[in-house]
Amino acid sequence: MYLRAFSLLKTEEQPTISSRQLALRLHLNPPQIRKDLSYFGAFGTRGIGYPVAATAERLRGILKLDVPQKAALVGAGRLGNAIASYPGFATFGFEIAAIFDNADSKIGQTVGKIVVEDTARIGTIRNRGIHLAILAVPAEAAQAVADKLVAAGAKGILNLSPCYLEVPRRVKVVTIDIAMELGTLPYYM
Amino acid sequence: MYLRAFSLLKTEEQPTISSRQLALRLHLNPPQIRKDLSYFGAFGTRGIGYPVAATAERLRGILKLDVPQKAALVGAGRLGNAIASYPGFATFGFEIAAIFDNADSKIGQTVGKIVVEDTARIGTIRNRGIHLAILAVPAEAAQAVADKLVAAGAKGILNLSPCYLEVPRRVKVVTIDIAMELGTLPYYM
DNA sequence: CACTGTGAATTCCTTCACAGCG
DNA sequence: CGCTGTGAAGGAATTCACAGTG
Repeated sequence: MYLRAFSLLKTEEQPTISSRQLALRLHLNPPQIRKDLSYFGAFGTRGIGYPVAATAERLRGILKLDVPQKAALVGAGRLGNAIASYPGFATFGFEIAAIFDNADSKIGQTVGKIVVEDTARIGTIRNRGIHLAILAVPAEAAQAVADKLVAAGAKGILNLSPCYLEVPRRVKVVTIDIAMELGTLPYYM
Repeated sequence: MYLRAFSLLKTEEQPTISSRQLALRLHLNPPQIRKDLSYFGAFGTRGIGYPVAATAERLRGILKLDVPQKAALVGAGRLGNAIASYPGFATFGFEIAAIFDNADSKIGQTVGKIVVEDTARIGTIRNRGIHLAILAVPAEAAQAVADKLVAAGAKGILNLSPCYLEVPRRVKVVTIDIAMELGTLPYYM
């Protein structure tokens, strides 16, 4: 979240920002920001604030986003297509390096500039420097695909289906369920 | 999250579930589940566990999801199309009741069974019983659309663009940034 | 007997207040 | 003088341990 904020500030060409200014934008309070950043060392200059460009770079390094990260996208349906064309990944240094699908009608087609491959070829990601995967397949297929990805050496999976994936401890999974997030809203209304 | 879990268990026709069994599936620990559910009253039967169907219905009531909720989708691009066709909303009782876009090429076209309307018509949601909106527009346009939605009486907004929306306190916003979630993974790898 | 519901203990996170520095 | 960095205080969430119940 902080990396995204500092990246955006960089494009606005603001050289520094104080914890108070940043707190207003992120809807946090200033001590929270100072405490969070201080966990990873001293970022700011007393009397001035945080240098935008330098802080962005340091956060990138901490998050291991300073080297471009390749990700595989599994599922070339409507959601997969939307993700493949999403410009926001660049902010975090991600590149969709491969797209897989199991439908004959999709395999061989191009999405953006990438040729869709058969899911049977997921095993090839190990030798292609891909350790991250985005799962955009129906919930029923998610676990089977996750198993293939784990076997192929994936270390991180972003799961976009509403189900819990069973993976070895060494693999990190983040699940996003859009319907569930929407489901939190009526309670507050 | 609990509602999703209990809804899924219902389709598996399991009549009851204990906090221990549920903890294994959700990767939580049993006291956490008991404490969470107890905040809203007694759900379970001692010696047995939680009745699946009844608990799902009670959670639905608490979350105000027992009456069907209409949502407006703004943005009929690739992401909007993916969302319009996503089957997961039914679990939470949501129905996409209107779709808006500002591109002439999209207006009048149908997505699923819904005719895309001009964003200029967002004001009509007030009289159509729509209080929820899903924002699937580019980040640059998000704030302007949010303003229109708020003016039209929207009470909850699910924002899928990587930006902070300024809205009155009475409006609840949930933001999902897929790229940011992906950005958390390399740190753990 | 198995499991829930819940006060108490613990741990974690947030906020405060101010020393210290550019 | 303004703002960071940080120990200390305060508050919130989690976990424990067990009484209570079908």
